[in-house]
Amino acid sequence: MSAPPEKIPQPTIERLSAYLQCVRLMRAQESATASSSEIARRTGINAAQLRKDLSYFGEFGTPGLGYDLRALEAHLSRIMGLDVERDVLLVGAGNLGRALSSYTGFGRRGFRIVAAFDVDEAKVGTAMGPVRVHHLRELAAVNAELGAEVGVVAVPASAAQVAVDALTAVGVRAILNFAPVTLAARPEITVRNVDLTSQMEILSYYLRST
Amino acid sequence: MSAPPEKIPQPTIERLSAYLQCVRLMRAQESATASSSEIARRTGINAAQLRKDLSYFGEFGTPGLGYDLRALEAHLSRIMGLDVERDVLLVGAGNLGRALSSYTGFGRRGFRIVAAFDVDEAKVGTAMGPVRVHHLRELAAVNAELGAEVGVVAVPASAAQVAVDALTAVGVRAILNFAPVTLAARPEITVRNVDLTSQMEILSYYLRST
DNA sequence: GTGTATTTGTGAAAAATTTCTCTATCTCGC
DNA sequence: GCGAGATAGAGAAATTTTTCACAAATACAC
Repeated sequence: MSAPPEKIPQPTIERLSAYLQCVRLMRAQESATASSSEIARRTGINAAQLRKDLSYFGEFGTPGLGYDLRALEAHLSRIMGLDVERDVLLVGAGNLGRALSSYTGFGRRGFRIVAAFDVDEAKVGTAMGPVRVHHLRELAAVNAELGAEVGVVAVPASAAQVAVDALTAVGVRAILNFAPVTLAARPEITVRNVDLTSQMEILSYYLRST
Repeated sequence: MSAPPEKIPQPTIERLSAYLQCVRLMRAQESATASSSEIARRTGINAAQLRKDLSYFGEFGTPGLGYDLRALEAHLSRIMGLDVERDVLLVGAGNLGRALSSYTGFGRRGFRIVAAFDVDEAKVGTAMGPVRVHHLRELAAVNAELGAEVGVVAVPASAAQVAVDALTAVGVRAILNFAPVTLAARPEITVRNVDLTSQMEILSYYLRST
């Protein structure tokens, strides 16, 4: 019943988040149920795809009616592991780190930035959003108490691998990397890259044939 | 010769940017040539994949030797349309918008933020990074002169569709969207979503079975 | 020059993912 | 309750993407 996930396609996981976002929005707009085709229309994802994606985890819909949005949100949240709060360590107190530490979107979804780190002594001790900046060398000591398992890397490319190594050494298992480099990490560590320059370059490709 | 691209797989385009990043790095490290397997090792992408990806656009390697990194960088840059400077319009002067306007990574790759916009009168007229913040209603007037074709949306979800509509109305053809919503746009407009919360949720999925 | 070791480019095979299609199921109005 | 209409779930087909494997081409040592 609680869907023991076998082998779930990677693209499916990435879409689940989009479904969840859509479901939250529709709920906020006072809808109680929605059909797969309605969610498909709103997310731009094929309806059969949505049904197949969900079917990996169980049966959540009702023929003739569609999906109960409240229940679907709960299911998706549980599937994604969003039913627990996650503490997050932020490495990098530059412009991007500052923006991320003030970003309320994370907190609203159960991700709480609990500490920030940098190697720049001038930044150590300053406040950044709701947290104080520690020196990176204090990472182990700080996380010994916190036990956070999620890290965000918002440092220059040249410092990113050091940051990743430091995070993984203190027990972090999942990392969101904003540095424009391919990082090395043990296979059991999940790293997701959010490379803004790369995204721009991809956009550029679609503009090229001007 | 200049590789008339037929039908290029979407995943290929996204990898090209990774190859380019790797090539730039190796060049900075004084390498002159590299084999597909060396680039593969560094990017974590399969060597056959790399060769196949490149083969869509031409023949850039030398059997027995590998790829000349200088030439490959030039080819990849041209393929991605990075051989021209692009002006970028930024909508949203909040924390994220501020961080993006100060981000030097874009400029280094030929993306120049030329104007910023917001609907908050308190922000209009202030400086943000190298540009001044205009009211969103001035978008048409400002871009009539600039003619920018790339937009960045860094506004709350509730304002994102308005921002996109405004941008597309003034001729923008490619948009980098940071708002956590699925946006509607004509099919000839390229929209790439960089949804930080979604990325966190995907990370969360891989942490769930704790 | 010649021979051996590399490495590319690519057709074919394999794997993964998406889409189609249809059946069983459920809703809802009457 | 009954029947018409709607929709989920899922096997099968289609499509897309990745990987394999090898011939052809080149480099480089001697």
